[in-house]
Amino acid sequence: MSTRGRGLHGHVLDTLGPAITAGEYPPGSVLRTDELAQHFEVSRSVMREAVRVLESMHLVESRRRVGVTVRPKAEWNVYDPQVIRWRLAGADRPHQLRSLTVLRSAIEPVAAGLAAQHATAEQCAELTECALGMVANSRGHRLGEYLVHDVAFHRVVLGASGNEMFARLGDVVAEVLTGRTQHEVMFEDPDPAAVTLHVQVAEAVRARDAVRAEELTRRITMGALEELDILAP
Amino acid sequence: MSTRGRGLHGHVLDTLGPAITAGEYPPGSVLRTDELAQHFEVSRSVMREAVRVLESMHLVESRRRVGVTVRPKAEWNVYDPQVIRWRLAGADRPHQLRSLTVLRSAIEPVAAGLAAQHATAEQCAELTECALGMVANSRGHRLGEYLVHDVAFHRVVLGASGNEMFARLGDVVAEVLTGRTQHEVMFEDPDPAAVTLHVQVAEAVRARDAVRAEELTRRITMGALEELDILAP
DNA sequence: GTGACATATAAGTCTGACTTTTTAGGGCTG
DNA sequence: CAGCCCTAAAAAGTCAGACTTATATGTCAC
Repeated sequence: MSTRGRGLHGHVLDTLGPAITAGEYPPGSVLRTDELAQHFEVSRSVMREAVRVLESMHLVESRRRVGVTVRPKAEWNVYDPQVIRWRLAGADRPHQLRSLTVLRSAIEPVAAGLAAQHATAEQCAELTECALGMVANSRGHRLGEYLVHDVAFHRVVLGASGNEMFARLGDVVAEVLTGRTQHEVMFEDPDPAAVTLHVQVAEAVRARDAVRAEELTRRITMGALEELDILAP
Repeated sequence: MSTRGRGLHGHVLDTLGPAITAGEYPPGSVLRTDELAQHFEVSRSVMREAVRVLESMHLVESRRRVGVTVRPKAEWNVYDPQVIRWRLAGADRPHQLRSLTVLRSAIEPVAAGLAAQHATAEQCAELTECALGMVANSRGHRLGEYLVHDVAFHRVVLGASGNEMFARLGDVVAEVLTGRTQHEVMFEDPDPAAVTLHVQVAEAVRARDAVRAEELTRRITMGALEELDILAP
């Protein structure tokens, strides 16, 4: 999934990207295209394409007579899904997870409010279906199935908001939720209160109750934040 | 500013990027690298680098024996600052402006609340300075100077939130605010109520009153939304 | 110390030849 | 006619080498 066989330059990126985002090359470090090409055993053309991509992510800057310098973290395109994935796979994963969860807590309630106003009948049905799927898998250590419906639920809400900026955060939320289940301690069944809240959000959206949908979703994201505080205080 | 002389491939991007985001090549359109290279009068290497960048933005997909196909709008990396700039410069500028303003209305209040908790003394001072600058230039058609302080104000708030995802939206907010002043009808002096709200936010942050800072900022962004509704209902 | 100038360096560009993957179509067989 | 395989073509992908350009830095004269 992460490594789509998109050629040699993709392979180079899969190694260089994580290395840079992990801080292996501190900001200001200077790399040389030729050396990198040799190290990865690819031609300069391929290496240049990889550098161009890193440059478009604002991870590095390429200047004549100097080389490829690593930019400070504050300038990175941290919304690039690829960058998010690299960072979530790296050392500052906890920090990144917190940033993204705070982002969720700002976005999702507003998105749910908008969804209550703009969701189509089909989207309402999908939402209910997802919520029911969560209920059905909330007991008996069926975490995998539960996760699928949880991710789908939030994706539908973000999509139904009618705002493309919100909709594009579906992947980010998916990464966060998946990460929580796979990497963090998640032995027990999900919090029953959270499951109930999802069902109620689905109801509120169907009932066109924007205020209620927003408030309920706020409780969901607040819960996610508290969960983080417990795991990594 | 937009055209940083970053070589030939940059020039190609400055033409091709806006063309694609403007929908000039509808989703599914197939381009051929060689033809593009001829058209832009650059070598294939340069053209390939440009295509790689567009690919990393999820604007296009390159496949063997097929060509470079334009991806559907829903898959674009709409948070990429470059993509945002291209779209703001294009035909669906109003739609884009609305999406971003809704995004602001979700993010900035939360960011202001966090800023009240985490802002350093220096950031509090900057905030006050910006607010005063806005007051000083709120009358007498000094829109340019007003804008500078307005942009700086929101940038400081987002930065002081301590959340890197929020902080990186500073550029986006700057684009929106700048665009509002430069392109939309903005003959009159800014709304005095808005100016007052900014001053009060600065006070609330300095007083560590998170709830108040959030509520006041919510009013600011609500005002921005209403302003949009008036201009483009 | 300051300025102009020369030099070395690394990115940038171009070209042509070659490889690999994948689609489309033709021809074979049932 | 349907189905299948197999060939051939098309376009991206890769590589190597030569050349250009910008620029940081050191040198020298003043």
